[in-house]
Amino acid sequence: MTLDSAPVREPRPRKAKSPAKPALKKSEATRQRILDAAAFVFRRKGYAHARLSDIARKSRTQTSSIYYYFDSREAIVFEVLRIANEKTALYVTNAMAELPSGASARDRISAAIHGHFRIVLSDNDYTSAHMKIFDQLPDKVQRHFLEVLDRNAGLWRELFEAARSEGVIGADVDLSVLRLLLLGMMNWSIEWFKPGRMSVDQIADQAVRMLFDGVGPRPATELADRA
Amino acid sequence: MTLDSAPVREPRPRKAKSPAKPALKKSEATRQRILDAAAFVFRRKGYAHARLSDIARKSRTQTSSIYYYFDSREAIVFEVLRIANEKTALYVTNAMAELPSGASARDRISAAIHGHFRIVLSDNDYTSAHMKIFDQLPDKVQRHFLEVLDRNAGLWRELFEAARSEGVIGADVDLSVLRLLLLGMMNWSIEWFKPGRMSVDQIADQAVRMLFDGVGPRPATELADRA
DNA sequence: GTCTATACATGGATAGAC
DNA sequence: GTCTATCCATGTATAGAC
Repeated sequence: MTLDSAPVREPRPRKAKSPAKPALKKSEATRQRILDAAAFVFRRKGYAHARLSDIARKSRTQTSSIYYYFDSREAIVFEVLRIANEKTALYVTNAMAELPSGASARDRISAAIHGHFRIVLSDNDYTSAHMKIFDQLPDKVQRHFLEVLDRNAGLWRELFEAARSEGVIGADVDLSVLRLLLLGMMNWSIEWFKPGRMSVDQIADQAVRMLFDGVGPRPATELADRA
Repeated sequence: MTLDSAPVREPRPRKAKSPAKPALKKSEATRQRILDAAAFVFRRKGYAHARLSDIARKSRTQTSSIYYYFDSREAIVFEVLRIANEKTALYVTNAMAELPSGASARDRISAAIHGHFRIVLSDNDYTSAHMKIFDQLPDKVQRHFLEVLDRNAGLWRELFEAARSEGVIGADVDLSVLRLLLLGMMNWSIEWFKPGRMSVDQIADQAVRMLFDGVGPRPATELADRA
């Protein structure tokens, strides 16, 4: 969901590759190189410190040539974020699509968590840049993508409501707070994750374990008997 | 701990208020106003977008006057972060100091979590600015404060190791990942928290509940029976 | 300690030849 | 579509009077 939505800006209708032409429309490739370079630079330097000249160098063009493809620096970052959101939604829904049809709420949430961790820690410049630069962006851009983000959050809301219906979540647990704590836990992971010791799926497993064995309706008292 | 450490820079020895002078050393107050203004501005605009002129206006001085008190823009942000770290450590240790001497690991971790949430969501400009601007800072500054942060993390490590000794944490749980997931959950909360519906302590309670009832050593199977 | 004036560097954006 | 040249705004930092 919210995934099949076509690119918000720049429709750029393309007729697949009708007559003879090889692959990428002539300089569609250049545009793509600029976007990739932008994601790369934004991720590493943040938005404010990213220079058009950095992006130009990385994409092997001139600063002024960028203006042939984009109206402004802001237009570039806008497109980078749009792609990032598209990718994130794709990973989560893909992970869930692999489930059997009658899967439990717990299994579905678990799959969504795995999918989310996978994209956040995937070393993808677009999604990494999104995390890093979001709050450096002009208000206008932020507002636009906060709406997109909120639409995507709908998926999580539904998952947790379903879980509550199935009796997997205690009545005293606030679903909004739970959702936000969980997303924070996942999103922050990019700040500390280093590939190597633990795999992304192992980390996701641990988060799932902590989440579910914590929100169960049974009393926690049996844990309190120590020493 | 790591809290009694005196300010790293600018010793500025002061003889309390020996002779007659009223309170704040004459223009020590101005310096303080500049710092408060800086924290205010950094929090709202980020580091890169914060202008010295913004700080000057907010502190009712001139841009050039700031240079009488600080060597550079970087020196200002350095001091703001130093204070932020001091405050954070203070809140956490204060929360733990209220515990009875023989408190369990669970109780101590719970207290630390409450303390951490309280400072993160306290609407304090210094700590909020810290979260917001950290990864926009020059590498040199980041490296310095990453060391400070790591020293503070030692407290959390000890807490979790003690919890494991007391048998409150399952053997299959990785303590480092657990600590980082937890800190992420807490630190990210500033992104979504809005005062009103839930209190800070209620949110902390929910985090504690999720954490502990999830890391217990007993099997989670009893949760899996749904529908 | 504070103010006015200004040097100096940077970087986004545009013009226009090719 | 790409390149050179350049305009122009912004912002850090300094000089020096008061």
